Amino acid sequence: MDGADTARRRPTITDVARLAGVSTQTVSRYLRFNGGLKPATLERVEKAIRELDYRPNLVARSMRTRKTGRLAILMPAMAFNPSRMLAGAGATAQDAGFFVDVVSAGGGVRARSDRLLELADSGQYEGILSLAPVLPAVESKLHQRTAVVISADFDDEMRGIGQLADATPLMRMIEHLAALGHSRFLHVAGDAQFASARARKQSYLETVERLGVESVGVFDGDWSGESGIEAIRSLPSRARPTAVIAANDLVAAGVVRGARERGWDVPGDLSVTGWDNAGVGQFMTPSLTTVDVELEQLGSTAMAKLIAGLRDSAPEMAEGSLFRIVWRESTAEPPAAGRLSRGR
Amino acid sequence: MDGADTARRRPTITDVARLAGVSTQTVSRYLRFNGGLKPATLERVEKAIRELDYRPNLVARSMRTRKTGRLAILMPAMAFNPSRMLAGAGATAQDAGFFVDVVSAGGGVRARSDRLLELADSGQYEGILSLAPVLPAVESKLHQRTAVVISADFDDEMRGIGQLADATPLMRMIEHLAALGHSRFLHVAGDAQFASARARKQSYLETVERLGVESVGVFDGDWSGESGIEAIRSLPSRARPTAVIAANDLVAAGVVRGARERGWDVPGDLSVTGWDNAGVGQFMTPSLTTVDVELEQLGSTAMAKLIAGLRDSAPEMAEGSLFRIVWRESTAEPPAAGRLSRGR
DNA sequence: ACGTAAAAAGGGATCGTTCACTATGGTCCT
DNA sequence: AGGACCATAGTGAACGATCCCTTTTTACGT
Repeated sequence: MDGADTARRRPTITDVARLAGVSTQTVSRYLRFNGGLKPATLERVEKAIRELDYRPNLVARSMRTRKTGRLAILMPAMAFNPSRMLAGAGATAQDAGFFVDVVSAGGGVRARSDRLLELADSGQYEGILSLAPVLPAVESKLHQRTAVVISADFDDEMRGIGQLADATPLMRMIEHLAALGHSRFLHVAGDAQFASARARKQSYLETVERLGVESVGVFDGDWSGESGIEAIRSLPSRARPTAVIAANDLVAAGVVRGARERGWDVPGDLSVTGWDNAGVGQFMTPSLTTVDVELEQLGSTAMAKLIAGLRDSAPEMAEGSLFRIVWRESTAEPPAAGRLSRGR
Repeated sequence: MDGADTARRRPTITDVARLAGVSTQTVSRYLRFNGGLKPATLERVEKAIRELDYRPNLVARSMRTRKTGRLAILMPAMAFNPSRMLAGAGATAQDAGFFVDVVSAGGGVRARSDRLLELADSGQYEGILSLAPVLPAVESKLHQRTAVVISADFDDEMRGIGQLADATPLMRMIEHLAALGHSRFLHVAGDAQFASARARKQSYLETVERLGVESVGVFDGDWSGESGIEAIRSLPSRARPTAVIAANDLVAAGVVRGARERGWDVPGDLSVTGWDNAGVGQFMTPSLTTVDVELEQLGSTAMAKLIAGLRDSAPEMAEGSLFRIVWRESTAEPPAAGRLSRGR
C-alpha cells in the first residue's frame, strides 16, 4: 500500500532560513507572531515558506515548548452508534501499539478534505483512516507525504476497503422476499456521495434484474427519514410496490410512516426493510426488518488494513460475514391479489 | 480549576539513570526491549523507575524516532449522534488553537478510568475532557500531574459541568402533562451510573411531589429499550399510570411497545415522553414526544470550560437554554374516566 | 556627524530520547 | 598466550523547533 514514497525529506525551519537568507530564529519569530520583522525580511521568509511548502514540525515544537496543543476526549463506548466502529478500530490499533485519536471533522466534503490534508501534513500521524468520503483530488496531494490513508467508505477512485460497501445482504433480502411471492419492489437509496449507498443501489438493480422481478424504480434519497416519506408520497397509486428496500433504518421508518399516511398497512400491504439495526427499530410497531452490521469487526478490519499498509505486510482478514439479516414484523408475505387495503 | 499544581517536574530518563547509577542509554535500552542488561543492572533500573514513577516522554521519543505511534480517525459529522457533541467541542477547541483527539475508551468504568490515567500521564495532552463517568478515585491520582479533567457527566464528587445533567425540561414536561389532566405518573430511569440519569430521576421525584400528583413509582432501568418494556410488564394492572416519563427515546420506544403488548393505546390510554430526539422517533407511530438537546452547544460549552480552566480564566457561558421540548403524537390528554381501553 | 536607544536579526543552548559508535571486560578457541 | 568474539555499558551527536541573550542595524534627536 505505497509507503515507500517518502521521496523528499520534509523541509525544516533551517531549510527555510537558508533559502530566505536569514537565521532560523527569524523564521521562528515569523511563525509565532507576525511581528518584529522588517517588511522586506518578512516577505523573503514568506516566499521561502511558500516555495518549500514548509510546515512546522509540531512534535519538535511541543518538545521545546512543553505544550502539545492537544486535548483528548474520552468517548463513552456506550449505546452510541459510531463508537461501535471506533471501538473496534481502536482496539486493533492499540494491540498493534498505536495510539488512536479520533478527530471529528464537521462541515462538508470540502472542509473534511482540507482537514484531512492538514492532519496528514501535521506530521503527527503515521496513518489516517477516514470513515467519511473525501474529495478524490486529495489523494494526489497526499502522495508526496508520508501518511497513508485508507477509508471504509471512500470515493471509488480511492483505495476503499469495500467491506462497508458490501451489499450482499441486500441481495439476500430481495431473494427471500421474492421467494415469499413479492414481485414489485422499490428502493429508496442513500446519499450517493457514500460508496455504501451506491453499492446498495447497484446491488438492488442487479438483483431485481437477475430475479426478473419488477422494480417500480429507485428513489434517490439522502439517508433521512424524510426521504423515506417522500419516496412513498411521490408514488403514483397505480405503481404500488409490495416491498420497499430502504437504504437504512431511518429511511425505512420514514417509509413506514409514509405508507401509513396513504392508508397502506405494513406489513399487510407493504413489506419494508432497513439497514443498520438501529436500536429503536426493534421496538417500533411494526418492528423493523433490518441488517445488523458488525461495526466493531468492521472498524477493526479497516484498522488492520491500515496498519498492514504501514508495515508493508498483508492484513489478517477476519473470516465470516459481518452482516446478519434480522427478520422482524415489517416484512411478510405480499398481500393476496385483491386483498390489498384500498389506500390512496 | 487547579492547574497551578505542577509542583514536581516530571522525572526524565536522566534522573532515572542517575538514581540507578547507569547511563541514560542503558535506561533507554531497558525501556525499548527488556534485554541485554545484566540482571543486577536491570533490577537497579527497574527500582529507579518505580521509585521516581518515571514514564518516558512520548513527545521526545517521537521527536527522535520520527514516529508518533498515533493514528487519526476522521469521524463523519453525519447523522451520527454523539458526533454532534464532538463537533461542537472540536470547533471550540480549534478556535482556541488546540488539536482535538477523540480517544474512545471501551469497556467498563474501571477500564475507562485506567485509560484516562494513562492518557493523563502520557504527557501528550494538556487537558482531558471525559464525556463518560469515571471512578471518583481517579481524581486524587490525577492531582499530582498536569492534566486538567472536566466532565459533562461525571460522578458527583467530580467537577461536572452540570448542563448535561440539567433535567428542568423533564420538570416542564410533567407540569404540562399535569395541566392536561394527567395524575398518575411513572418514571423509567436510566443507568444510575450516569449523573444525567440520576438528575432526571431526582427531578421527576421532586416535581411529582411538588405538584402533588401521584407517582406509580420509578423503574430503575439502564437506558435500554428492554428496560422500557420490562417497566410496563412489571406493572400490576391496578396501578396503571396515565403518563410515563422515560429516561430516553429508546426506553420510550420500549414503553410504547410494552403498552401495546398489554393492549393499552398510546396516547389514548397512556402518554409517553422520551429524551434525546433520536432520529427515528419522529417517524414512529405514534411519533415520540421528546427533548431535543443542543449537543453541539453542549460540547462546545464543556470544551470552553476545560480551556478556561487551563488558562485560569472564566469561561464564556452560552446563554439560552440548550433544551427544547418537542411535543408529538405520543402525548395527549389522559383518558376520560371509564374510557380506558380494557387492556391487561 | 555623533551618541543613544529601540528595533531587527543572529548564536548557541536546550527540551528528553534514541541512534551509531566506541570502550570495556570476560570467555573461548586455536 | 594471543586474538577473535560476545555481552554489557557508555559517549556524543542528532531530531527540529524555541528561548534567552547578545550583536548588529536602523531611527532619531541634538
